[in-house]
Amino acid sequence: MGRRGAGRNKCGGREIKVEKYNFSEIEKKWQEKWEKDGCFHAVNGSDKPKYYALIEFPYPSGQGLHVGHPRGYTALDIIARKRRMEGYNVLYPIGWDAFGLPTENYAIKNKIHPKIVTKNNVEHFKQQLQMLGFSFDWSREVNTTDPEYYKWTQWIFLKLFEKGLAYKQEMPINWCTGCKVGLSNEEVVNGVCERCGSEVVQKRKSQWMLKITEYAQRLIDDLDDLAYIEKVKTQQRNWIGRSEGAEVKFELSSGDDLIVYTTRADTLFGATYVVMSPEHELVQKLKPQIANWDDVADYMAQAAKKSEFERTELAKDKTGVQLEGVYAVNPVNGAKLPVWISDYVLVTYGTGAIMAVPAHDGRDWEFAKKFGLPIIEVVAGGKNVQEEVYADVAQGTLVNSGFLDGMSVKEAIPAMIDWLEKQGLGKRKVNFKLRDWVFSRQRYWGEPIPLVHCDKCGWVAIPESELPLELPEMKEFEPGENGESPLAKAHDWINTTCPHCGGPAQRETDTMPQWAGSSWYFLRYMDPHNSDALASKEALEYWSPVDWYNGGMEHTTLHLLYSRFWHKFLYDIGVVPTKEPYFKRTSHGMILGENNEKMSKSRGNVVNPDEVVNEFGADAFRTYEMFIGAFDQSTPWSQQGLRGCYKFIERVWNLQDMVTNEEGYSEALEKNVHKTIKKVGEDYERMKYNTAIAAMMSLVNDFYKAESITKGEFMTLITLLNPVAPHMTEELWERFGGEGYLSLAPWPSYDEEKTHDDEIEIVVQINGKIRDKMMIAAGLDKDGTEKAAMQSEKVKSEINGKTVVKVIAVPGKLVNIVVK
RNA sequence: GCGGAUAUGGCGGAAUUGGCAGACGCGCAUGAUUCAGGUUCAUGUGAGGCGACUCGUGCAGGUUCAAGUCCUGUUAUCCGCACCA
Repeated sequence: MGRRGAGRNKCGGREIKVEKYNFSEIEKKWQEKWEKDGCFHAVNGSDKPKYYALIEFPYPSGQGLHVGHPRGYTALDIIARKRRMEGYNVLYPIGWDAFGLPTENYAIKNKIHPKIVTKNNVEHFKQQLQMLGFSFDWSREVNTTDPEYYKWTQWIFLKLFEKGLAYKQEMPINWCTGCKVGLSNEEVVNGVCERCGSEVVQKRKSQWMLKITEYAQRLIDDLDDLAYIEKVKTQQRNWIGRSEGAEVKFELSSGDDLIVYTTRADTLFGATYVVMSPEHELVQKLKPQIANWDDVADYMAQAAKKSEFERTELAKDKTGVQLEGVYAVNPVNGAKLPVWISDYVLVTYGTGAIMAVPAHDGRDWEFAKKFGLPIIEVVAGGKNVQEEVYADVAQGTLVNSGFLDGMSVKEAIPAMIDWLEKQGLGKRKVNFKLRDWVFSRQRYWGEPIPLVHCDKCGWVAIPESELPLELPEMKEFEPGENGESPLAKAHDWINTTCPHCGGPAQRETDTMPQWAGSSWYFLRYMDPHNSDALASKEALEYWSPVDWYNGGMEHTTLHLLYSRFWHKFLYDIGVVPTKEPYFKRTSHGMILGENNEKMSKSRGNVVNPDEVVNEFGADAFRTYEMFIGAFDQSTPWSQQGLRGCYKFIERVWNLQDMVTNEEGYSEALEKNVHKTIKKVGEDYERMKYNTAIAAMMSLVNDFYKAESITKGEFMTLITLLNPVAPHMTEELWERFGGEGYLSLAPWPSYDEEKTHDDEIEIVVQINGKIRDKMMIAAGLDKDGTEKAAMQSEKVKSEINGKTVVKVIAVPGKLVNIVVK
């Protein structure tokens, strides 16, 4: 507390009788009362309609809460609180997504077990969240690192394995040549190891994969029925990236078939070379025919050093090598085309090989220009293709293309594919950008994968009765040598017997990625203490789906897609009752530092929530978080802006002196109150929190202009404000004799009639310029509005001597008179 | 390079469907209250002009009686990325 306003006893001319607003005392009082009475506990099996509001559970980092966290939490707290006031049985839960790399690295560095680190971080986070007064149901808290929780994460994995959706495949990992360990993408900075600075190369390792691609089409189709914000749907669709095209067979001089994928089959006559990715299996096979093998091998080695991320980042300048002594035959005209390898072609997409049509593809064009390859125009309509690529598919006519000549691109694509199919030279093919999910991590702090490897039986699931398979106790958490998991060193744990044949077997030492636990946590909240199932059938039936899920834009592709995939799988095997986990999904913008840059320790612009709450209180903090700007946009923090919100909270507190005993609304303020109820309610629903608060500020300003306000007016104001500033409003409710908890009191209603004014101001324009404003009766029709405008003296003098060409009257808005 | 967004006073931002640009807050100015002020209250505050007025939503065009909003082009910034053929 302290010096802010200490000693003040006057408020302008008006003396303030009420004592100074003591937020620290009042906030603590209500937080304790709410928890003691279980005000925010959701009830399973209630007759009330349910409402499930969800926020992305935090990763309890050592840095503690960031001012960005409470933005989304407050937003959905407002919705959860409003729903309770509207009579819903609300579930608004919280938990900890606690497995992960930072904890593990901290544990390695400080020789503390990650379990302890996690416990400390969770405690700190919990205390920080609790001081902000969120209406979480703390009795349902979950933690992904709790064996009772990850038992079910492992159980879901076993089901995926059982249904053939988990498989092993060789995949590249980042390999630090200095530390001799595998690294995550995050630990690779500019191609070198973040810790030791050594070169990082790609090393192949057998990894567990999940077949998310099998769900690609459904993950696109089922978006149609969901209330996600449009840009999230767009990003999901683009990430999955469905494309319709064709696979075309090119015969090589070696006799091998090279299959390429193209979405522009119409341009086949314009292909002037073909390109394989450096990893394409045919490259090795062609070795005997390749005259310049040394150059080729060299290029392949260079490409192997780069991660895919780097390849794309450094892709401005195209590189490649021709396979000398090899050529490909264009199936449509027999032309002999040179064969190249280049890392702009990815082995992971399509067939790992393309036909290059430089005239009509920007990347091919650049490559052709650099290496002096021919450019043949087959779609007319652009400029000279030697000077500029022409890739417009909406216009253009096929030329130099035999039977396609004269067709549009739209006609030519299916015509060419039909022809290829008839000749047996190609076929229609749908491709997705989406790739299968690499599910293995060579790390300690994750869920153990509950499989064993038996020389006789192969990979075998452990029996469900042995779940959870707990992490072995270890003292060293460093990654193992040769890119192995730290668990490879836990020899006692690894060696076991095969559940199938009883022979000797070894446990899988890789663990699951952090995404695993967060792919289903919202289900556990429905029935968090169930030891027989991830949640009971009844609980799943009652609470599914999540009604409103809010989180960061950075999770709109990976986490959101992974959890939708798992949910669809669980639906398929009859575990959950809905096809989709979340009905509505929204995203909030980032909160930046005062200097408009991302908040970070190194930039020194971090705002500590504890300090904010100590100085201004949770209510002012919450109010500012919502008032700071448009919810879905990133916006800089401002200490001054925060002070403005603190002032608003205090102004509401000081209104106490002005409140009379009268119930109901006074004639002077009635319309204003009704309008505000409508505006605030609607704005909360649309996540326009900043304008909702602005409307309440305006109402408070009007209250101050009045001599006094009725108790009815005051109680309505604090009810509207309660979801944003729950502590102070709850205190005021009690002081003025409100019944029970304000947090559970009914949401105010308004009379639509009373939100309309009797008289409104309209604007009179002449040739689009404002010339006059006037008050007219509300509800006046077009003719009446026009007549009223014509009465204006200003208008009369302005149009005097001119010809009125046209008059546009918009009832309730304006009249525009066009004169000549 | 691809995908997604954003651009409005000194600052954060507002403006259902095209219809008074700048609500609300900050900051600033003036005045009042106060022993005092990092307090509170009141009034004012886009720019230019004495003024009637004129100009003004990244930039350049266009559509319209009317454009921050719609269309075409363009620039800058931010986020994501797997050069997606």
